[in-house]
Amino acid sequence: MQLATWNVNSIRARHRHVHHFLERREPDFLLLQEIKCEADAFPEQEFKALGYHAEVVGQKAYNGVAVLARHPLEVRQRRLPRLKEGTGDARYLELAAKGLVLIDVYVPNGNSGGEAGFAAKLAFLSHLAERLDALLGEDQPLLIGGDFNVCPADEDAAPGALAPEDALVRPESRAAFRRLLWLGLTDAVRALQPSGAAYTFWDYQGAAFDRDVGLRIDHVLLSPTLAERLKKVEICRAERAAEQPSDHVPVLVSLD
DNA sequence: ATGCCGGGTCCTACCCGA
Repeated sequence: MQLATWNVNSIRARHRHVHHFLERREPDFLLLQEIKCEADAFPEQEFKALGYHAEVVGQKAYNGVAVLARHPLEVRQRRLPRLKEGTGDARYLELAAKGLVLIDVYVPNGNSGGEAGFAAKLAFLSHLAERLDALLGEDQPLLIGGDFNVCPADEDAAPGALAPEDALVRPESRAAFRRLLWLGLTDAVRALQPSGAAYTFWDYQGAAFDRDVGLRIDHVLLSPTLAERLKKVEICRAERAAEQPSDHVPVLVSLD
């Protein structure tokens, strides 16, 4: 079984990239973030023609997540439980499929809106931890993938890519991410590549990709039984070299 | 240290991303 996560930075700008990725890699599931449209503008028919169902949580202009699947999907949650009203952006989709719980997440960046914006990011991560703790308590196979907007360790940000006070590398952000791992989740990339650069994002500016000034912020986390089934992880860097690429690339995991 | 890119929308100057 293959599952991938990809922040596409607008599905309308990137539908052809997604189309080609599905044709080439044929993942069972593809978790998309930053589709940047409302659900009715999502190009569902294009992907249906390739054999993929879609579940979409959209909003106008910003954010938005969607899951494409070759298998039937059952929606469990369209927003993160316990999040305060007014912070209910389209950032969370929880599904059941093939005996798994699948979660697609787009964590707030936390750099805009001053300290209140940063606090909202931490609140989101805290509610996410509570939700994952409850699901892990049910002892179901669980995978969460998405753009977590956290570089977990120093080696996950290229030297000079970010200021020390950036919301992606602040100690509080890293602590919130570690808390997810301490629930019993496995970071799929680090399970198979314990150290070294494994970037998933390169800024559009300053020739960041050419200079390999990247960040590792897109993650796939696995519950214990799924971690035992982990066979392969591929960060699809070639996607960043495409014409009009997203600034993020897919992270593709293979499970027995 | 960002707003040099590149999406978006109140259609065009400005917001947002990481």
